Amino acid sequence: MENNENCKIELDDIGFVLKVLGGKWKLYILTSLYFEKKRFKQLERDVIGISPKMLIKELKELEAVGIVNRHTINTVPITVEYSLTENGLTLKPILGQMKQWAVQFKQQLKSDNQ
Amino acid sequence: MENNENCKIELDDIGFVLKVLGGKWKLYILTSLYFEKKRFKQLERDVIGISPKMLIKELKELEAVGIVNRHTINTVPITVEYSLTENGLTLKPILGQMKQWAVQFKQQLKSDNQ
DNA sequence: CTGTATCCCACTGGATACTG
DNA sequence: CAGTATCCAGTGGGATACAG
Repeated sequence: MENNENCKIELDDIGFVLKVLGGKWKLYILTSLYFEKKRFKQLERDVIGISPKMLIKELKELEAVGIVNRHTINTVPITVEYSLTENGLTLKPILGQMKQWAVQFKQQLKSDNQ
Repeated sequence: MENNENCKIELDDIGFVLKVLGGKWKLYILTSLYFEKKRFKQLERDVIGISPKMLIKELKELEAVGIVNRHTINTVPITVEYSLTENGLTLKPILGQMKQWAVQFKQQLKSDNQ
C-alpha cells in the first residue's frame, strides 16, 4: 500500500478520535475520572472553568459512546458517581502519552530559552 | 503525594497539550505531515473540509510553537514545504496511540452491536 | 447535590473572491 | 501555487436563575 493511502486511513482514524474526544472539555473530564470515580460536583471543581451545562453535556456524550458510566445512589440529596467504563480505561495510553509529551515539551521550551 | 495532587498536575499537563494541539484541525495537519513534508495545496487536499484561511492560521500557530517548519523554495510560482521539526516528531507516540485506540475502539463498537 | 432552562454574545470558522 | 481579505452565519458556551 502506498504512503498516501496510509495517510488517508490514519487521517480517518484521527478523525474518529476527534469525534469522540474532541471539544473543549472531554479530555479534562476523562483525566479527572482516570484517577478515581467522581461525583458531579467534584468534577465541576476539578475541571476549572466548566459550567454545569457543559459538564452534563460532555458527560452525556461520553456516556452515550460507552466511555463513562453513571451510577446513582439513593441518598438525600441524591448522589451520582461517574466513572470510566472498561472501554474508557483503554484511553490510558493516550492520556499517558499526552502527559509525558507535555512534561518533555515544556522542558524543551525551557532549555530553548536559555 | 496524594492522589488529588497528582490529578491536578495531570490536568495541568493535559491543558498544556490542549493549548498546543487543541482546536479543530491541528491533529489532522500533524498527522498528514507525519507521513512526509507537504506543500500548502497538498495539505489543503489532505485535510478535507479545511479552508485556506484556517490552514494558514493553524500552520502559523504550529510554526510559532516550534512543531512545524516552513521552507520556501524560489520557483515560479513559489513552492512552500511544511514539515515537522524535531520537536514535532516527538508527537509520534501520541498520534500512534490515538490511531491504535481508534482501530481498537471501532472494533469494540462493532462487536458490541452483534 | 444534581442537574435544567434561558438568554445572549463573542468568536470560530465557512464561503468567496482576490493578490503576489 | 500560496496565501489574504472580507463578509457573515452558526453555535459554542458563559452567566444566571431555577427545579427536583
